[in-house]
Amino acid sequence: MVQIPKQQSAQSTVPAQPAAPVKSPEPARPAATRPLATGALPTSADVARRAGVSRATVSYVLNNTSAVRISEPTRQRVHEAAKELGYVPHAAARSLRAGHTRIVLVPTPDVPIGPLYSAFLNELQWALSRLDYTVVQYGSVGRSGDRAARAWAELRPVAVLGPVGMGPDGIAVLRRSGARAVITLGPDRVEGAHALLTDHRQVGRVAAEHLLARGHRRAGVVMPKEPGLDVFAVPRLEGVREAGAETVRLPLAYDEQDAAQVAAQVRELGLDAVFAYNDEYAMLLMRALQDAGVDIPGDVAVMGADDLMLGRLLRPRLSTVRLDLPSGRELAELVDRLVREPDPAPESEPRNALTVTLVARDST
Amino acid sequence: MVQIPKQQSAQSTVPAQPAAPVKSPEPARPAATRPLATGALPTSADVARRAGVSRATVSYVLNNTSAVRISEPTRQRVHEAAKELGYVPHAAARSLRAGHTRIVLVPTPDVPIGPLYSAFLNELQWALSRLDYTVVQYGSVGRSGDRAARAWAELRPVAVLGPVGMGPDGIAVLRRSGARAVITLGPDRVEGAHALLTDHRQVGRVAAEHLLARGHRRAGVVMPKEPGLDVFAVPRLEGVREAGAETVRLPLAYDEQDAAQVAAQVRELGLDAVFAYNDEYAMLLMRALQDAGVDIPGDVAVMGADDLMLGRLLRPRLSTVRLDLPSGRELAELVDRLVREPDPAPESEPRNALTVTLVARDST
DNA sequence: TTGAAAGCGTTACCAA
DNA sequence: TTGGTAACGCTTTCAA
Repeated sequence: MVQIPKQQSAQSTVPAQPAAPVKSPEPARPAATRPLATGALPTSADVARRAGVSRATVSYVLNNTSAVRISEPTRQRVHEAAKELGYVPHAAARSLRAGHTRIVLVPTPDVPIGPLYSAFLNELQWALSRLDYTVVQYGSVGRSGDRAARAWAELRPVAVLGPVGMGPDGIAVLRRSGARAVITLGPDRVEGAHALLTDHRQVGRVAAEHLLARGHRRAGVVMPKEPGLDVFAVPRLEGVREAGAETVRLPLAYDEQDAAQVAAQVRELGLDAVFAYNDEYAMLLMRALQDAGVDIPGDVAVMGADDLMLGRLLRPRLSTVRLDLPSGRELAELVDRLVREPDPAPESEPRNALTVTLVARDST
Repeated sequence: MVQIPKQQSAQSTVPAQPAAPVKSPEPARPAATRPLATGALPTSADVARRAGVSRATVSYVLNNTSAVRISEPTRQRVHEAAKELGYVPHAAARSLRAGHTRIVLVPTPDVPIGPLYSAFLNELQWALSRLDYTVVQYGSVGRSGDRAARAWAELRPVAVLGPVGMGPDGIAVLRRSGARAVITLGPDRVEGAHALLTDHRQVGRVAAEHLLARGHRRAGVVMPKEPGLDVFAVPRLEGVREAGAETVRLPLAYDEQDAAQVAAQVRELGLDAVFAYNDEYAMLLMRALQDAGVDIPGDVAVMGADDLMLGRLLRPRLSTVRLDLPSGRELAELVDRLVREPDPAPESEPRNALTVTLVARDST
């Protein structure tokens, strides 16, 4: 849909089919007099000819428009013709005519993000499909922010979800292009968009308060070396600091070797606690610490976040922070609501979308 | 794109804008004489008027068509006008005219599938975006197989990936709708599609051979209770059987409680090995077995599949079967190749796309 | 070098 | 009840 190949200009749509056996110079309604190209899909005009009615009638019947009443025999003929010909409506033509689409744009994160977010996206897509929207995944691929907005606007989406790093101008372009709902999912709200605030500082704060309550003072904070995760990692770190804990950054790549090094670091620095960004990083580091002879939680307390099943499998069971995003179904319903009746004042409702719960287990 | 709301027929595109101040009855070229609706995006005609040129010239300049040469001053004026007006081309109109799209359809799995597959999909989307395709996620949502094909064909995708449960008729519809590449990713090939065979029996076979080699005879095979996973679980089970192992089905839900029950079952049945579908299920069950006092691998050997990091964190380290799918980048390149030069005889090349490697660690 | 005009497939208005 | 027709926004001959 986005771009057609610009290199090759001359291209015949149906090369197999020679010229029509009917009279060639017939400029009026050529589509209606076109022979049935067996190679390509038929158009509504083909169906009309086959059924012996007009294109309008075909449209009425196939969309069963309630405004007009079509006689039963005619309906039959149209339906038969459509079935015989294997008619499939052309979405682009339809939406061009209609002036709007049912496309919901969902940006693909540039880098793989955790399983929690993947599951969320999956559920969202499923829910949107059920509501008869077409989900289009669109990677920002280099061009970022407002430039991406222009590329997205080409599709004339009816809703756009979670455009990150997009300024008010980008949002404005999307709105002008017909987007009746623009929903951001992130730490701060953007002019013109309906914001679902996800402040990840809460995560760090809750974790740190728990650690402090259990008497730990010097906390290491794991920062994933994997690119793209800073969006979450940095606010979580800030949250830990805001809670009053003394912190040390611990950059950690997601592999065992690096984990062993960081484990050694933890001992050298004399840390008595680690908040590890994530259950996955937490488990990796906890295992490395145990392999190095560190007692958890006796020598060092370890905390994760996300409450993955994983955290319940190792011993000691991992203390963690559970994150509750709105479910995909809920978000899909929000989209649908906004599409039906657009938000008059999007910026007035900076809802907090992220609730955070401490799950204290045995690793702290 | 797919369907416009059918309930409300009367809808004004730009309700805020009253009638044009110019003369109303002007049926010839109304788009060109339309006033600049500030609420909506401008069309190429608006750009043309602003630049004082024809729509054709605008198209030439903006797509910098090499066939025609436009004077530099004109180019400037067009570009300026486009920028000032905030022109964004209309993808639907463009592809309607062009007769084809750059849409690649990627079906959303109906149920959440493992992290391995999620990562694969993510990478694929990224790679396709880089090649300037638009990735559209399409859930089959109820309507299955050939019915889904018709819904998909509405978008006139240039390529369709991994349509599961689709017969030759469905494929044919897609091809007629303009899909130059239809690639199935599954156990058996379908007439008319380019098949990347993923035979998961290999997985079970490799696992079973390993267990047999280590002297285990009576193997339990975990079958996830979560719906939708049978597509993989059943072939894996078959593979185990084909290798000659005596098998017992062990249905298991992905929670600790059910795992404890299955662990008890394993003891009662006197099994000496378990192939657990997946590393995740394997770890869950292994933990439950350990909690029940079973020695791994002394009493019972446990094997997983997928080679997740997870398997290296618990003790004993999990033996597993590594799966190598083609990378997202490779698959994207295959799509691109097939789009450029469609496969003359798709069915002739039933490549095996899944390579499988034993990773023997300490749990067996 | 530029412009006029046809046409892609669809739907909605207005007549008949 | 049905059909003609214009229009959605764009590209691309053909003609000037």
